[in-house]
This record gives sequence, C-alpha cells and structure tokens, in this order.
Amino acid sequence: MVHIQKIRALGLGDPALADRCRQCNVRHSSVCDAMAETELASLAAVAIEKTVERGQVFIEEGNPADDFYTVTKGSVKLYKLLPDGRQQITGFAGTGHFLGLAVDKTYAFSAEAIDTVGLCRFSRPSLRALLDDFPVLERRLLDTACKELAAAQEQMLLLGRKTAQERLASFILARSHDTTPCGGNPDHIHLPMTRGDIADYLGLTIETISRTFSLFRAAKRILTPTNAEIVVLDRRWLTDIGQGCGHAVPSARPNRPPTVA
Amino acid sequence: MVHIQKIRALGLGDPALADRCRQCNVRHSSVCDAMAETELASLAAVAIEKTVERGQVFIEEGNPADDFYTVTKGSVKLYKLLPDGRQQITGFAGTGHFLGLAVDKTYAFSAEAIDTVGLCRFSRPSLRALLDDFPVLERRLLDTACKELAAAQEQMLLLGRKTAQERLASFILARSHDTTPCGGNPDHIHLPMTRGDIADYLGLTIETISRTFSLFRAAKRILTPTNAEIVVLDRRWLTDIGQGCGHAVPSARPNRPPTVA
DNA sequence: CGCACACTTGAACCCCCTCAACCCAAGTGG
DNA sequence: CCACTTGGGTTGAGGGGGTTCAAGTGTGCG
Repeated sequence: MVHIQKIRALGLGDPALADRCRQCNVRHSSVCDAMAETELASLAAVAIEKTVERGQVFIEEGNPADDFYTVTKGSVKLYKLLPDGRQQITGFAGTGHFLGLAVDKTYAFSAEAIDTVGLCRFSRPSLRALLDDFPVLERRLLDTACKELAAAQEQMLLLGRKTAQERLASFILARSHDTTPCGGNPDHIHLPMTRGDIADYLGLTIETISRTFSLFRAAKRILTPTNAEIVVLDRRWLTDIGQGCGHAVPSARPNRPPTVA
Repeated sequence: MVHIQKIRALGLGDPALADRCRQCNVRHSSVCDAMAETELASLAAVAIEKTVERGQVFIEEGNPADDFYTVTKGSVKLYKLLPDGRQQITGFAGTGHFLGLAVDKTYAFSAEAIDTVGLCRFSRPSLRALLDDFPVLERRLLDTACKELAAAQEQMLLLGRKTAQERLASFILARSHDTTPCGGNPDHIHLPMTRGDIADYLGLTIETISRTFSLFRAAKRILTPTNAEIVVLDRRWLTDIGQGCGHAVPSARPNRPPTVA
C-alpha cells in the first residue's frame, strides 16, 4: 500500500514525465492504451527505456522473471530450446507487443532481438503496483493473454497437422494480417527474420522453407524481390492452402513413375 | 452497475445457495478458490450445473462464446479441426479446469466430453459481473491464462521438434504430474482418452502411438495393465527421453542393411 | 453368436530431413 | 584492386521416421 502511494506520488509530482508515455509511438497499439491520458504519469514513473542489438538475448528461459517489457521498436523472437540445441520459436513479438505473460516465478521462454529493438521495461514490483492501482490494466492483460492463447492453439494445429506448404502459406498470411500497418498494402510483406527462424517457428528445416518458397514462386503464387520481402500474387490460393483445403503445388520429384495403376 | 447489485442481492438474500459452492468438490482446485467463504453466495447465484455424456460436443469452434464453464467431474478434450477432418487436440481439461480463456466473441476451439462430465456454467454477462465485483477473480484468471500459455508453448516445442518417443514420454510424465491426486501414487496413471485422442494431441497417428507404447513396454520402461492404465517403471529414463536427452529405444526395423559404410 | 469398437502389428510408401555442394552479397584487410 | 571470410540462401541426392493401407486381435454387449 505504501508502495502504491509512492508510485502515484512519483508520477503526479512530475507532469513532464507523462509526456514520455504520451508521445510513445506504440501507446495505442499496446497494453498501455488501457491507461487514461491523466494516468500516464504513473506509467512513465516506472517505465525504463532500453535498446538491445540484433542477436542479443535479453530474456533467458528459467531465469527469475524480474522484468516485463513492451516492444517499442523492432522485432523479437521468443523460443524454447532442447538440451541438444533443437529450437522451437513460439512467436515473434513486434512493435506494441507485451512480454511477460507465460511467466511464473521464472521465464518460460527466451527472447532474442531479431533486429535493433527498443524496449520499455517494468520491474515486477512496479508492474504489480500498477495492476493494483489500475484494474483496467489487468483486464487488458487478460484480454491479451486470451488472444495469445488462441494464437498458440492455432499454432499447435499448424505444428501437429499441417504440411510444409500449408504451414508456409499460413505463415505468410498471418504475417500479412499482423504486421500490415493501417492503410498499408497487405500484399507487400516484410520479413525481419531469417529462413532459419521461419523454419524453427514452423517446425521445419531451413532447406524445406527454401524449397517451399521456390515452389510458391515457380507456381506464381508469390514473388520474393529480396530475401526479406514477399509479394502475394494469389491470396485466395494461399488462404485455401493455409486452411488445409485447396491443391498444393506438385513437388515435381524426379525418378518417380507416372501416376498409373 | 444495476446488474452487479442484482447479483449481489441474489446471493446475499439466500444464504442456503452458497452451500452449493461451499460443498463443491473442485472449489479449492479451480478459479473459484479465489472467492472468500462469504462471497460464495454471489458465485452460486449465477452458476448453473450441467452434465454431458461421453462424446457430446458442448462447445463448438466459431460459435458465439456465450457461456463459460468449470469442469467439476470427468475429462474434456479441447480441439481444433481442419476442413478435411484433420484434428489437433490442444489440451485435456480435467476436474477444476476453467473453460473460456482463448475466447473472443466466438470460441477458438471445440470441446467434447471424454467420459461423463460435470460442468458448472456461467453466462457471459454474469461472469463479467462477477469479475467487476471481485477483481481478485480476474487476477486468478490471468494467472491461469499465464499457466496455460506456458503449457501451450511447451506443447509447441513438443509438436515442432520432438520425436515420437520423446512426445509420448513427455505426455506420460505430464499426465503423471497433472492428474495424480495429493498423496496418490504418481507411477500409476489413468488415461481417460483413447489412443486416437493421444495421437491427435501429440501430432502423430494411432498406429505410431500404439507402436511406441509397445516399444516402451518391450524395453521395460512402463506397464499397461489395461488400455486406460499406465504404470511407470523407469521414471528417470522417461524424464530424460521426454526432455530430449537420453537414448531412445532402438526401433528394430527389419530388412535394413547393418550400419556399415 | 455377431457386431462394434479400440487397439495392435506388418509392409510399403512418402514427406521431410540430412548431408553436401554451391551461389551471392557484404565485409575486411593487404 | 583482389583474395579471403562469413552468413544467409538455394539446390540436389539419398535416407529415415512416421504415415498409409491392410489385416488381425481382443473385448464388451445386444
């Protein structure tokens, strides 16, 4: 209780502080959107900005979960490892994403910056105090958690039951939905991650990702002007494939007898 | 606001109602545990008990999410389908489990009773009112959601990167942890679901499940007195395999040339 | 008994993995 | 300038883990 008052006082005592949050570029696309204009000072009082470079691991599975983050710039990969090095990426966190769900006493996943990433850090006590103070924030977190849970279930369906082509088609379309800015062209997609990351996300290998991209390209379903760019040519077909209906591209294996009984 | 008062009044006006919740067998192993003794009347006022028989689908993916449930008896499988019938089970919900996370306007999954199942139903408005009235309940739901999210991520690792033997070993141990009652023998495991359900949960086929059970049996790692029962003989080995270390059972394929260059 | 249902086991196949070579662009340093 | 390296991506050949297809084994139940 003392703690909460302290934070309130901190924020209210320095109205200039609130500007940092008020002018934040992800304010309306993150959980912070739950806070009213007048409450931003409390938020700003406990938020600490931070930058991490590509390749840097800033959350490590199993470590005590002392900090929570909001991504303000760049992209992050969240992943789990097996002792022998096998890796499963459980999700990509872009601008506005909150990191800290799926957390008990320790982190259940690791997080690595895919490119130069901006973060807004909250310590556990300060987040707890915020939640006590602003129940609406807690509701917002619950909503977010439900969305992530639904996404996780969709990913389980993909990992457990879809073919390579279906997985990649689903991935391309999900990217198109999740990262196209308002008013942007959803058929031009930017991929901040490598083929290896895509493979570890879709439960496949680099080679299969590359081959499947080539198949889609040869079938005129997509273009890949650069390795980090996709242009969707046939959205309808990708949608059908991704959902498990529709004809996959024949994989044109050599030395295979023609399909005759 | 009027609504909340109505519910409060309902509960407080009839103290006998509270007994239904007070004597509930899952009271302390479900989200309801967040409610204090004196608050149970409010809970009981909006909870409706229900029984569904084995095989009955009581939540259907895509339908409007009007109701939320707590499982009071039996087991439920939660799953998603592809149009051609491929199925991925995203989880099993046992006694005490809350169903309704991963829900937006519509259900993100379907739910089917594995055996005779007892449910406690809440309508969306009444749950909303409860959450408004008892913020501690919202925090409890958030905790639950985080745990489920962590479990979902673990399952992604399994589906994306583990072998059949690793998957089944993980499954057996998870069952042992999740369903052993306090004081019970964790090495005697009851399986309410069929081999087909296990297959759809682990992203494999019935045949592979059966074969892998046979391998484990032949290697003296487990016993299966009945199809619905497992006895763990070598927990250490199962743990190692499930985590991706440790030697898998050789699968003894016939007609394969010996491993010579 | 006859039937349904769950499970097991065998044999052949196939999708994806493994291993390996190669391409290409971006440094880096003499 | 070129030689060399490094990291990401592509492509090919062959093999393997799990699937598919098919037959057979209980087991409960009308």
